[in-house]
Amino acid sequence: MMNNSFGKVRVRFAPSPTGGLHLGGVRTVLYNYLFAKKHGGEFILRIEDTDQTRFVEGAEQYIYDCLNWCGLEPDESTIKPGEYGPYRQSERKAMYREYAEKLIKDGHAYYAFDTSEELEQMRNDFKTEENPSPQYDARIRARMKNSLTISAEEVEKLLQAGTRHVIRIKMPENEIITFNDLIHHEVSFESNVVDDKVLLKADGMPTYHLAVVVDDYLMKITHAFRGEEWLSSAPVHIMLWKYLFGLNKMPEWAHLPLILGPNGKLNKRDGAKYGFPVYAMNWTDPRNNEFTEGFKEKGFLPEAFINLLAMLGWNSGTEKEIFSMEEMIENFSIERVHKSGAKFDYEKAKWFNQEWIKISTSDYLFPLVSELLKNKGVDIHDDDFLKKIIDLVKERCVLISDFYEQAVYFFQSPEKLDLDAIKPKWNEAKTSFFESFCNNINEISWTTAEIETVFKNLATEMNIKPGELQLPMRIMLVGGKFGPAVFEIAHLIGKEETILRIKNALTLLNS
RNA sequence: GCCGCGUUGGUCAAGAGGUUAAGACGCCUCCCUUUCACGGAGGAAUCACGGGUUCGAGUCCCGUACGUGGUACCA
Repeated sequence: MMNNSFGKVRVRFAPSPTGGLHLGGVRTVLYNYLFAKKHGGEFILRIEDTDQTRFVEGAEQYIYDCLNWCGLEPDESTIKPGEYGPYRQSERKAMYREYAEKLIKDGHAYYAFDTSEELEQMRNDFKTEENPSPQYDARIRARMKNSLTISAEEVEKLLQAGTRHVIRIKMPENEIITFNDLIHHEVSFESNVVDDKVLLKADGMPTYHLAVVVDDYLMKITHAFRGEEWLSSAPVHIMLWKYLFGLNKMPEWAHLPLILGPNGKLNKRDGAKYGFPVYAMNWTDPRNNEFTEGFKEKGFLPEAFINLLAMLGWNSGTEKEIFSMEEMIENFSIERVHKSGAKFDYEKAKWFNQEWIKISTSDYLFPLVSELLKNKGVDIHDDDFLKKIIDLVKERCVLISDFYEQAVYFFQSPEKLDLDAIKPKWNEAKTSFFESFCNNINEISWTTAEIETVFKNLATEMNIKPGELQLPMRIMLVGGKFGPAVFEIAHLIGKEETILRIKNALTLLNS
């Protein structure tokens, strides 16, 4: 599949700037990117903004932000033009008409003057029980108003008059259209069931069908990867390639399996419903202020996000699951991408994140945790101290946001103490133990080992099992039943603070 | 409805005719730890169903069922 007749590998991701970038979109980018990098090729970002009615302010910038966060930077794009620009389809408008006209000249396309009302009428008139959605196909086109049914003079007249019209492809009859897909292998369609898709819209903009083919050709794309939702329209693209540039110039296709939600197709509603993010980053639709949560803000590391996406539909064939970008590039192969859709499992996604937090250094995690704590009003006076804390608690964090709960008590007294956990077994002896303990630790040198020794000696002396005292001590210092070793915590928060927290807890317990 | 694509445990999946059908997540049991987490040991699938082909099929073929995508002057 290293099709070197194409020369340098060039792939593209071509999103429409209409809203958030979801899991499936990012994974499409990822596979494109991995493939390009693996083969020393280039990854191009092309903005498919041919539908002006769906333009959304900020959506294009948002895509760049997401790709940037994910570490999937395009080699060529609207903000980093190469020699195949422009990279925004609306700016290439003039090019498409030329190709559409060429198709007409060669008899592979035609002008259609039907109004949307007429089309609706047609769909209604020809609707039957067996065929609820009639297509503009060989049978129907003969009964519609187009350059195939009206005279050349009349067509010319209509065009001169500036009559609104579209250009449609003329699909061949009784042909089997077959092509090879890198993932699905041979796929074929009967040309009769494919309708005469609009190629050039009345506003002069191309539809996706014309635009992909023309741009992939002009941008020298060698491998075209896209979601499986495009598979059904592939025959249109194949025909356009055949008519316009020749099948031998056509890129290799790969239709990526879909990522599914808990019940069927994954959509942004699933996220809200099941409590997991669907977009790469937070997105608020400027049209209606609808908010959709992103993986970044949820507390995912980009490494983990990319990693989990890679494994959703691809497998190296080994037992390895944690891959860095470099490792993915090295191991990726499009043949090992699965055919079937994969259901997204948030539990597994979180596991990937936890694994990545575990293997990340405190230096790497520091800015993220630092920002988190600062936003929550925690005063970080000492960076090295925070880094030490990060190393101590990171294996307890699944999301970056967990660092707040896991680390905050190192900086301030816990707001709430889970006294219910110790109250039932609380007694006078324990109170006096902790009172004595506060006195005893006053004079010692403040090391973890020393604190523990004093604690245990006193317990033995007072004939209480140290184990029965450790949980109370933990609750006093941390607030709850979690966190690293208690004596380590005491050591880190300091003698004064330790005594203060114990005494506070004591008054609460005895009131 | 029609067309396309798909179908190995709850989920992600390995498996390219002959294996006791890997592994991971989640779940459960136990060990470690008198916290939580980490770590460690263990438990739970006959491969959607039905026919073939074959000495032998999860692996090949055909049906059926189910899922999913398309069926727009949206991408």
